[in-house]
Amino acid sequence: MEYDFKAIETKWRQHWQEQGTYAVTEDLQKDKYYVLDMFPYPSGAGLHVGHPLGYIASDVIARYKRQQGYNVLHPQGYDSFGLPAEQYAIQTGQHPAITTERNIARYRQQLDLLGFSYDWSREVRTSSPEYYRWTQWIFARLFEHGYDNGASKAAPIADLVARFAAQGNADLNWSVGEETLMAAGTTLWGSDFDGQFTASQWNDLGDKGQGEILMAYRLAYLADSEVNWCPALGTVLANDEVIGGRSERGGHPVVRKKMRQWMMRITAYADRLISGLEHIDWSDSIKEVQRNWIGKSTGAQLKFAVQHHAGRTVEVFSTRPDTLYGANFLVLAPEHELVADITTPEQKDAVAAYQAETAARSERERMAGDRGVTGCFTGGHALHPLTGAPMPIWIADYVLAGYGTGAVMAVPAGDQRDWEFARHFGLEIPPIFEGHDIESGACGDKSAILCNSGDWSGLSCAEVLPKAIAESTAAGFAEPRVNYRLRDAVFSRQRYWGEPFPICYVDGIPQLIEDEQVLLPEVDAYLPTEDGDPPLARASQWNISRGDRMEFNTMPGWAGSSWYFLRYMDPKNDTSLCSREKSDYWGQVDLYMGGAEHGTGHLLYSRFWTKFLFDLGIIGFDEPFAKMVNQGMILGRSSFVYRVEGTNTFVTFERRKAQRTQRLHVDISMVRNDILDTEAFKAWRPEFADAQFELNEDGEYRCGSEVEKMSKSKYNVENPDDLVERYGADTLRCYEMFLGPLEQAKPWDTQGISGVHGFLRKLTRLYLNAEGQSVITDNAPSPEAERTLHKTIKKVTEDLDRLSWNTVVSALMIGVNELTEQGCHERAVLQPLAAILAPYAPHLAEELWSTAQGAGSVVDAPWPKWDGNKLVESEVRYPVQFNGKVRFQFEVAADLNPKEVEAAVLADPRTSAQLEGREPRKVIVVPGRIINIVG
RNA sequence: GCCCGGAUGGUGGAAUUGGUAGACACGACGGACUUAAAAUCCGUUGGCCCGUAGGGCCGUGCGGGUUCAAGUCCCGCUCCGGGUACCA
Repeated sequence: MEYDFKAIETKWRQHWQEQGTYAVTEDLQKDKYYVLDMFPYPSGAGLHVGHPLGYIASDVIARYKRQQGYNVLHPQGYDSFGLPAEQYAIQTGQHPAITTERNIARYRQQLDLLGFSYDWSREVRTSSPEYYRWTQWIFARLFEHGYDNGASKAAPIADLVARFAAQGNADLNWSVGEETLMAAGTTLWGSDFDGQFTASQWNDLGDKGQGEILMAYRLAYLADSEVNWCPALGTVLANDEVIGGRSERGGHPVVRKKMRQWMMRITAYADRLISGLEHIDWSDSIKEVQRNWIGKSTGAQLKFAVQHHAGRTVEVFSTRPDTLYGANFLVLAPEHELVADITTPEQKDAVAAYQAETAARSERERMAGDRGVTGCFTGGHALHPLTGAPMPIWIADYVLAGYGTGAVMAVPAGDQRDWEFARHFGLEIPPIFEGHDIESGACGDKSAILCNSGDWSGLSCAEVLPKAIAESTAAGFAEPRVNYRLRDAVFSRQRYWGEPFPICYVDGIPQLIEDEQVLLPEVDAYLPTEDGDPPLARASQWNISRGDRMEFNTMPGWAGSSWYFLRYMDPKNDTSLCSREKSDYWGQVDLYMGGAEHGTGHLLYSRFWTKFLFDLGIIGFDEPFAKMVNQGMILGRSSFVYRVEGTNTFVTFERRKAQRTQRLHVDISMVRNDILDTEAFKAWRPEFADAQFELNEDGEYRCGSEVEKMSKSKYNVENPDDLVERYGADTLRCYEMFLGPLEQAKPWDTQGISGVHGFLRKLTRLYLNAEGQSVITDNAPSPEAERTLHKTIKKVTEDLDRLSWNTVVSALMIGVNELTEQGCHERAVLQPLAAILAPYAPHLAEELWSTAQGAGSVVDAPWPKWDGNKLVESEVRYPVQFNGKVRFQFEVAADLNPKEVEAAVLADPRTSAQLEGREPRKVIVVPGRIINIVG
């Protein structure tokens, strides 16, 4: 056998492992290149063919860069804290660490089969204490820092303490949790607290009071907030873990609930998270997702005095204060705190009924929204700040409590929702746009000219907007405001299998524990206590137990994954998370490969933590991933059988419509070229043991098929292990790349793999005969073979540089086809050929490299350079077009200039035959490409 | 609704700055080898038309446009996939 892939792959895998081929160290003499895969959560199901797609693509680049002389960091690890292992633990009592360990072993086994160039000595696991020690450390720094908006960076809480002692919080420009501050302030100093406190007020507080005030400034803080509570999972979830009112994992219902939780003040970084997108090379769609998620909008916060309630105001946020003259009512969120105070006795019952109705409608229903217009008048009025006109105050559920101030000024002429609301309740719609028909709907056009708007009449909205903000601010009822949709992230999970917080409570105030690591304690069950405390409350034996009690929550899944790319640089360091020296050398990830589904979670949080660590000077860059590529999903091809209803008879695809049939998924392992192995099907499940079949004319049972998501339940999962067994890892690697553009979703079709396998075999025959002996010669290669080689090197190099993985395989196939035809067996061609094959088929390339007596390992074989001179041909063949249609091919010496080519082609008899006596009006010669004769 | 992708043979796809559309594979069909099958090898393979060589017409979701030349650029649609939403 000339291509014994099993022997070859086993041999070289072992060789690489013994030689430590893939271990890398910092080498200041060389330029670095950092290629990273999003590390996997090791699930119990193992890998299917979709998972390695990105790993193969990044491995190709890692190997290519290494051959180009870069010092390549290409690590892998495991995001090993997470819910599935814990759910399994709840069901079976098996410790999640054991399940996780087993799953990791299985992953590793599967990954090893594929010949990746990972430096496994740098492996990290987020669940190992040596790793999460540093996750805890970062949390502690976030707890000890706040955000100084003036300096646009994180700053120590200790600085704040000194400042408060000296001058209170006057003129402080730090990010602050206003609700937390107001709640603490009013408790400590009474209900007239306005957000400002003096040095003496501060100094009179005890530790407890000061601790409560400081919570409003910390980047990691405790707060009572509305959170997404998922009863089925028994935990809170971050916004990005909730999709359409249900949990991302498991699809369980999620409700809003007020709870005291650890939070992350990611909102402090909102602006930098947006502006940072400009400097990173990510897909536009992911950047857009992040921009939308952060949702920056610029405008003004306006105060409306409430009629008959002296001193009380409603604050609204508006991006369009230029339309202020068109505002004729206010709408508050039903939960707005002012509602109770302003509702008149006559409206009390109606308002209470509406609030109850809104609360009863779950979050999900509100989102799914058959969005009928609903609302209720409170009976109260605000006063228009410019005209003094009374404006009725309504409540309605289209105003969200969580966004802005939870209140809007309604401008029915300028906002479609306000317009619909006004229409529905018969409210007036004051016209403020010249020439706009108010019956047709609202006008959102910023170039519209205002009318009925005092001094602003006659000007365009765009012109008035800055004026409106400035004048309203000067008049004292407004101030410029930038608002974000982004909310602070909940950082607590009421679960067991996560990082324990390095926190204990003394007198209800959280204290950091840093002199010794807090380890995840053992518990007797992975369930909440009878009192509803999280599982950690069951722990009787903590390695450290201090204060009144320990923190019972654990950190969310994204904690460990927010900084793991740094740990790979210095995985064993036990004095810091990563030495500055090493992070300065390896720097940003140059190529990050992973799914696009993490756009609002992992990819945002890791950017946030990176910026924080940058602020602290721990690292020297503030974006983690300089370039990212998102691989598309691989879809499965499902097969179906058709059972006649109420029987155990199965009809072949062609005859399925003759009777009433039921379509059932059938395991694709029993189907080949759509033909079912009926015996295997009978043996599949007991209920099919006595199945009858109605076959087609060829006496076969043909299955139906459909392309859909690859999943166990659809029996369409293709397992990489089986394919490696049948064709070898090199074939699988090439084939996954050959399927099509990496970013696109594409169906998996195993039938095509034989073509790629055949290519590798054909390639092998250039080097070895049927007996496995070398047929390589030291003769000088033919000019044709050299041209083929250099053409292929050029194409492969250029395609890899533009990350066009799929076309590289085609280019190699073309090269091998040509060399086979040419009967090429020369070392001078076959050595470089093995070198450019190496990123795709490393095992075979290593074997052939050694056959061709290449020096050392092909892994370090210098990347060949193409020689332009070898590509030059003496003749050029031009397609000749007449009026845009190709009529014949024209061979001409390559060194002619366009004028000479034109003269030559016009002299050709075929030209006069085409022209039939007409004079050519114009002749276009594109050198080396095409000739077009118009006439 | 909004945002982002996409649509090319029976299938996956190629065509990088506008320059021979369908490379490279799969599948299908025909042939060689074989008692037979598998494997392997060779040939044909976008559609239509005349045909002996060879040649003609049509063709990249649809309708327009720009250009000597359009899968590629512009305008207007259709369909499919993904994301997202009372965000003021």
